Amino acid sequence: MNAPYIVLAMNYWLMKSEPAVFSFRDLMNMSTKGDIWDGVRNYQARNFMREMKNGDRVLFYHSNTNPPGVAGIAEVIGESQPDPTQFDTSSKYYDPKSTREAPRWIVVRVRAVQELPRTVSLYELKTIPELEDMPLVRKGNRLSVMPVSEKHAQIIMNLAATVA
DNA sequence: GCCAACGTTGGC
DNA sequence: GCCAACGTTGGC
Repeated sequence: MNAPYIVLAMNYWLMKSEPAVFSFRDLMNMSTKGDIWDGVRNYQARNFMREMKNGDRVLFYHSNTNPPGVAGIAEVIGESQPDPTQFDTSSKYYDPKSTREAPRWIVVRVRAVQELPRTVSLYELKTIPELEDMPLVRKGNRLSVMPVSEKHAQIIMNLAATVA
């Protein structure tokens, strides 16, 4: 007799945030309901967010800070839904070309899982040969949401567990 | 603050 | 569809 079971495909992603605007600590300080990831206005990033499934892990990356790097692990707890800021005329993310019937932009909901023992800097990531094919470490990559292979994610999390 | 890289816009 | 102009990202 076959027992029903579920195959859990755990996917990893990386999402960038400027800590001066919203840091990993800020996410940790939210309730267990986490927060919606709003304001993404890049089609490629949006398309990746559409693919996110509940339970997926997110490497929370601090950009535009010194040093930039991966600060924590988050979890997707709410899949694609319209980004409310696109309809808000008072928001900097307001998009006059978007309609409620055909929203352009979406959010996912995430919550903090754990702060890494230490932030793994971009500088350090660039020194790891196994990560050289990771888009993040390539020059000129501005994409704020991108998939990360499980292998790369594990390397980064293992690095965080070691002394720099 | 600088600026390279990249995405978007809009005239043609 | 091309591409110049412009705006943004984000490392440094």
